[in-house]
Amino acid sequence: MSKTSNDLIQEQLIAARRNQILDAATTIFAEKGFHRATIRDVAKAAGIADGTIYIYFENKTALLMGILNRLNESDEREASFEEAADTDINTFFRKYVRQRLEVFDQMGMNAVKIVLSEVLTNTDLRDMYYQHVVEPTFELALTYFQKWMDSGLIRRFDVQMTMRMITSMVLGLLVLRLMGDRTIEEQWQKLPDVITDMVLYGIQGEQP
Amino acid sequence: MSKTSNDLIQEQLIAARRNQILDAATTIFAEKGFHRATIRDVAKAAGIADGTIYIYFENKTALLMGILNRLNESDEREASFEEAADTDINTFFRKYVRQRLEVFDQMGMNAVKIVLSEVLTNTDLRDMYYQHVVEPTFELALTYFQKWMDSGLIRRFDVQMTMRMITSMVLGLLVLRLMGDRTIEEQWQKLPDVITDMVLYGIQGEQP
Amino acid sequence: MSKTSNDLIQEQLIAARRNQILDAATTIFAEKGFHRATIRDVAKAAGIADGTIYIYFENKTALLMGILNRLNESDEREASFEEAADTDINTFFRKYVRQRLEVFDQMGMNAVKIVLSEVLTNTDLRDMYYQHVVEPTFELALTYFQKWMDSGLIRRFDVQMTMRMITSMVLGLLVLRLMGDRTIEEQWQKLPDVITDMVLYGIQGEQP
Amino acid sequence: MSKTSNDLIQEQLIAARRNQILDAATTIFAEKGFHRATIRDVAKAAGIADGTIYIYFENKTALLMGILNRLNESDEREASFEEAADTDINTFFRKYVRQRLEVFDQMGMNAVKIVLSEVLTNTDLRDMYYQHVVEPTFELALTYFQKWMDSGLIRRFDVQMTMRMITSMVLGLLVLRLMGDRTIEEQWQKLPDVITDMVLYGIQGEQP
DNA sequence: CATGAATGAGGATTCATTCAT
DNA sequence: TATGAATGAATCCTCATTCAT
Repeated sequence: MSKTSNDLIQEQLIAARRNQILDAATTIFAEKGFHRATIRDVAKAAGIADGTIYIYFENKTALLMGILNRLNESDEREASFEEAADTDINTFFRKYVRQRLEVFDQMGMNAVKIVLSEVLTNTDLRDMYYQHVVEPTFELALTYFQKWMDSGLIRRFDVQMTMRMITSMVLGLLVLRLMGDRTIEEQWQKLPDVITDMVLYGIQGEQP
Repeated sequence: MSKTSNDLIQEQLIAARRNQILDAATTIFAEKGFHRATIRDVAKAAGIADGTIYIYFENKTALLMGILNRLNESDEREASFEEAADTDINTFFRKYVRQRLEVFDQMGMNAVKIVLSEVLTNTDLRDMYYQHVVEPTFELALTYFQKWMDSGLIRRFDVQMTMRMITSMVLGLLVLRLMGDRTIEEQWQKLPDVITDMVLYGIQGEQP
Repeated sequence: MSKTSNDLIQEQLIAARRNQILDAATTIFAEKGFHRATIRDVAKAAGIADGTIYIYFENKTALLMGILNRLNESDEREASFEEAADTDINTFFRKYVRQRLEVFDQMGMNAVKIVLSEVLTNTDLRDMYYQHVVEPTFELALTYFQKWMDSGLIRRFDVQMTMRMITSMVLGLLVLRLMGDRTIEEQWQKLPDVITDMVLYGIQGEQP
Repeated sequence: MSKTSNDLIQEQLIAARRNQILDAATTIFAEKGFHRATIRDVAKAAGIADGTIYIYFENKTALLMGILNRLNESDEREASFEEAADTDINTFFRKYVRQRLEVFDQMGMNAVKIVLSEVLTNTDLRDMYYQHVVEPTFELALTYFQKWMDSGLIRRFDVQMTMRMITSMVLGLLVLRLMGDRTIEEQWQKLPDVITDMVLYGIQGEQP
């Protein structure tokens, strides 16, 4: 067997083990909170020994970062609006919101819950998250909004704030769901529609 | 001095001391996060001894609950929309958002940050918060929306979800600001206007 | 009112307050054990404030000593065998045991329980107790035994050990009762008789 | 190496470590008393870290229970009177007392001191001790006494109380020794003889 | 690599004691 | 004297991290 092949297998094994640990950590952290959860809890959930975790992660915080990174990756993997951009705004929004929600659903709300909770009190994580996740999103969105506004498809307004309001709506709904709101959980599938409707026409505007 | 008078002074002293401690706790918890902050940190910030805290609060968690309760109280104090209800929707929204944001400003974002962060991972706190803060808000709002819809001032839609979307927008903007978004912080004063605009007409609708 | 009279009243007030506190301490210490009981527990039981205790006793240990001293005093008050010495041995023993048990009954088993428990692990208290209570008892008893042995009323044996065995029997029965032995508690009144019987004739000897 | 063999070694290691800790605890608790002794004291005496104790014992109280249990075990190991029962009463008593004292000697008076002291103020421990140690002893003794009484070897009396008096004598001598009585300590070896003598014939009866 | 026993720093909490009122 | 709020040293216990096997 060639060295390269061996290395590849090694890498895959390591990646697999890392994922196994992160899966366990995600479950446990979401359940008990990052601080209340112990390494032993995570190890037990992963079916390995305490010490083994430290072979794959430098320390407890590195687990958190690992969870955040996986979140970023799946985020990026989905964030391809290129094809959608050509269609009409209505379709675009529906698609955008659906994609965004799917990321959450896939990763499980759990990862989001953990990161969100820590992001609020951990300065390092906050900056990292904001720069890697929030800002890129805004930058991407900015180009679309500008184009639509220039071509008169939407009326003129403060783009920066509008973008943030729309993002916030999705984010807020997520938080509300994580806080245990049953209604939102049950209507989760309808969000792309109702959000698009709201964003495009408001509560007074006419429905086409 | 009468017993009653003595008791009153006593009560005020106790309340003052409790507030002094909660102020310190709010600052420290917001800075370091609830779990990373120590009782000693809080005591030092309050300028008292560690043990003194335990005269006024049963344990560290009780400090958290104390912060949450003060948030509730100031929330309730402001939550009088009665006068506003008679005016037009546009004015109502502007007023509603302004009041809601003022609460946050007064209490300091700090209290919100702490509670929000813990609410996501602490089941007890979550239930308490949802029942005491979120649900009452929705119930109140429900009556207004129903009235407006019935009188044709706004178009027909899923009230429960719409309410949640609007609340979520405010909540999400708050989270985004707590995550360090400079734009939102700078435009904070304009929120009542831009939110109202968005909620009423959407991004496509006509501005009156 | 004369100074002397005033002083006397003062003294009595102080003594009364000290006793009030010692009564409470005895109850509480017996209930929870010296170490598990807090000064606050004692103060509450005495119906006074924490700080007041420190006006009458230097510290928590002084309460223990106070209890021990009251035990000694009531012990000494009762320890007058003079009249009994002239009667026959049988009557003497019955009387001796009865007196000894009465002390315990009056003081309440509680004081004994507390002192005994602490005496086993507190060196200072141990020495104090042994010198003030145990040794004097043995010295007194020694004279009687010697007299009886010389006059042939009892057979010759190791006086020191015999005295200790008899004392130990009473002490042991007390401990067993404090440990919750129901039989001993119920038969407590009969102890003077059965002990005397046992000590004089053993289990094989003839009863007169 | 087979699993079974591994497990066995593991068990022995754990048992050894537990004993090491209990030995240290016994020494320290006897010296300072259970409450005055700190976990750090015990750890230092055992030559291990504080935290290690908590791997083998749930908490400080569990150490106490561990000491009590070892006492019970060595008690049970010695408590085989079967062979002795066939011989004459005189021999039986000598043997019985000797065995009982040997247990104390082996375990070290220390364990007894600790347990006795706590037994007086700790309700849980008291009940546990009484049921596991005291009652079984009485029940066993009861059968012998009944047999002897029925066969006329000893005179008739209240068996329950007599048993308790004899037990109490041993217990009391133990307490007296723990309280620092030099005489009893020096004559400890003679106890089987003098106690038997006393129990069988009393102080007036004839010696055979 | 995997393990899990051992470590010991760190932190919440208690409570004897003091002292201003 | 009496009070009880305030103090802060003391202590139990937890748990992230290390390392010998």
